[in-house]
Amino acid sequence: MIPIGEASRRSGVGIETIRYYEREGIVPKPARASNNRRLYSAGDVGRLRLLKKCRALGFPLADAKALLDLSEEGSTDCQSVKALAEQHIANVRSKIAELERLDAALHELSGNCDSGNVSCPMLTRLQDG
Amino acid sequence: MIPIGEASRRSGVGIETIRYYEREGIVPKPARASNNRRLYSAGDVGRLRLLKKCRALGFPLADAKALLDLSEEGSTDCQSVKALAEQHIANVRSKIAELERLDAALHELSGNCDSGNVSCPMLTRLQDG
DNA sequence: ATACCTCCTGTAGCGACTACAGGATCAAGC
DNA sequence: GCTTGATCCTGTAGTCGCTACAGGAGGTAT
Repeated sequence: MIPIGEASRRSGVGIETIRYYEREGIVPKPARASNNRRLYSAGDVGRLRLLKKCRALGFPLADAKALLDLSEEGSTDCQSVKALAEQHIANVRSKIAELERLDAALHELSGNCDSGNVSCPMLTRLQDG
Repeated sequence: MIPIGEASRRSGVGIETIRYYEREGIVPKPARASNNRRLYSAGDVGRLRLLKKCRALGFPLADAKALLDLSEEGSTDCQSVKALAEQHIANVRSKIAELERLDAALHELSGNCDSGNVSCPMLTRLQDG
């Protein structure tokens, strides 16, 4: 059983974030030493590591918790995991599409901007459009 | 001079958002009628419309304010506009790259997920990796 | 008079942390 | 035993850009 700083180092999850996950009920409350300090098991660290990977994949925290819960069941319900993943993939793709739309619009608008212009064509078009 | 609801309709910016912009100093405080209600000029509406377009292009509010301020100057400093736009374009592109990385990783991870699996390969790999 | 609409101020919530403040406890060296 | 510095504790506030109330005042139409 290790203290929170060590759990943070081993999982890559920040100390404040670990306490935040505990407050929010994402991870179970850890054991406490007699001096009231938190004590983490290898399983606790494993949970934090899984959370970290889910977050790095962009899953919202609620989904990350759902995946964590699924991983606790022995059954590891593949259907539910796949559903969460595909929903998330769809979100990611729609964000990409939106950003590409922005990229094109920005490129087009700023294209005529050059030093020496009397009035900025980008601002002019934004004001008039 | 029109009341806030009409300014909201003409600019497409929500009433609460207009008041928020005022609180945050993004737009100047409008005139007030004798009954303390806000009164907006055509210029005020134009500012809101420009803000709306900048936000729709994904500029952070601080940048949108900067663009608004630039548009108020007669000079309309094209260099500054271009700098803001290019910085923002770079941000957008790095977000796209990051999301495409996630998309590929998610696709790869969930690819082996199918009904009938005893243990979910995605979860297994997230736990072990 | 009634009902309804618009407006006012002020505050709290979203997501997912992050950054303190202000204190308690611990480990190591002298 | 004393000091220093690291680590830990709780609790609160800040980030971004809104959005959604609560609770009230004022305006308009019947």
